[in-house]
Amino acid sequence: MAQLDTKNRILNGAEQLFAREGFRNTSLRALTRLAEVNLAAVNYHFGSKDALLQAVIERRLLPLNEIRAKKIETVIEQARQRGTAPGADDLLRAFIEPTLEFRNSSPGADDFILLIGRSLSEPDATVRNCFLKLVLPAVHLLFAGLREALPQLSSAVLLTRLQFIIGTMSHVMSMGTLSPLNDPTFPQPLEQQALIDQLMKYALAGLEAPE
Amino acid sequence: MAQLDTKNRILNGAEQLFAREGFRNTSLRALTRLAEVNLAAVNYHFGSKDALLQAVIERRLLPLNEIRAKKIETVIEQARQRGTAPGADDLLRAFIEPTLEFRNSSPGADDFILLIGRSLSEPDATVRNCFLKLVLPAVHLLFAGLREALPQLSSAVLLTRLQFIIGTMSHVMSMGTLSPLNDPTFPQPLEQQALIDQLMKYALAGLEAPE
DNA sequence: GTCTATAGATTGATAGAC
DNA sequence: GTCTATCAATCTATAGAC
Repeated sequence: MAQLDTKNRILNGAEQLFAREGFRNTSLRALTRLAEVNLAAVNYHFGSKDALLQAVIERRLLPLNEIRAKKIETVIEQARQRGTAPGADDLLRAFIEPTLEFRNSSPGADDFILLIGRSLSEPDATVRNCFLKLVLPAVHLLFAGLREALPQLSSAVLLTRLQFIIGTMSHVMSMGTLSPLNDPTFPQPLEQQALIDQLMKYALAGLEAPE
Repeated sequence: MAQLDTKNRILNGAEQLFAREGFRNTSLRALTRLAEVNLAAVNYHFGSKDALLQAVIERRLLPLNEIRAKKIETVIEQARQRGTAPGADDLLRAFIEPTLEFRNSSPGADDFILLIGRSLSEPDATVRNCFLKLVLPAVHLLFAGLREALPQLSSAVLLTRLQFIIGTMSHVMSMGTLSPLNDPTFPQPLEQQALIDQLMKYALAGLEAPE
């Protein structure tokens, strides 16, 4: 029991520091101090700092992928039963909404969203690949659904637009609801649900623009 | 003359390594080895690693900002002479096109675009602020122009959408023309000009979507 | 301006006592 | 499982010869 406590305290501390300070910029000393565990505990429980990163990402991303996959598959399945193509808006929402709402799902989830929002533009290949490997299947599924929803778009253009959407999402995730342009002359940023609504409108309009 | 050569060799090497490996993950040893200068030369010519980063960013970003500012101001000025509001598409193009075309403007510029594409989601505040400080005036100018172009949008929504666009741009810049989803089952990514055209269409549609 | 040599601090990982 | 102590490798920065 003390074992599980230690493991989880390390995972929680790592999630926070990896997200806020970066993976390479987080020392095991700073981490074990925050988690209030012994320095040697990280290597005892996880083997290495790299393996710890993988555990941090998997702990949250595997469940999130389950949720997204189930929602997307439901949209596709229901369309199939109606004998129509799935709606691009329903597909997009099935991918975007659970991701951004995940931020408020439990303590520390906001740090996790920050971490994966930063992962795609991470220079360190260890971090980037660890995240990409786990997220690709979900993107494949979404791409396949959108292919049916928007048959008028060429595959190359659809993929490009999906990339744009992923870029927008990454940015929103790595910025929180905060403005990166934190300047008093700018208006206040939107809060969570309004932000999701705006992102949906924005992404859908861009996705459905004539080619 | 040997002095200028050393300074520029350091700047070029730093640009490449900071972009590809990350700022904190680039050691002065690796940098001076690549640039074929002495280890002590960095501190002699720039004072510190942080100051070198600032020099790397300023060298390219100040000229790029000049170009963007001039283009945006021209769009606004011409609209004023016509007695109409500036077009959102012209304003967007004045900001997006020079930025992405900058990649092919000179050797090493592709690394610079990668570097600033990654800057916004950089966990290290030194890097992020160094970039933000220089890019904010250009964003302010664009925002002011769009405010006139799209008076039907509230300030908060317009700012949010502008953030989305910046997120999309960051993503495109940090991915190059390559697919982050580099998987043989995906179609080939678009090349440069087609990518810019698609980004323009996508961003404009999202920006002009009904609120 | 360029170099060698090194100070001084920090890192990930581990050996071995308990 | 947890701890202390420490290794070996890294880092930025600088002093001082040339």
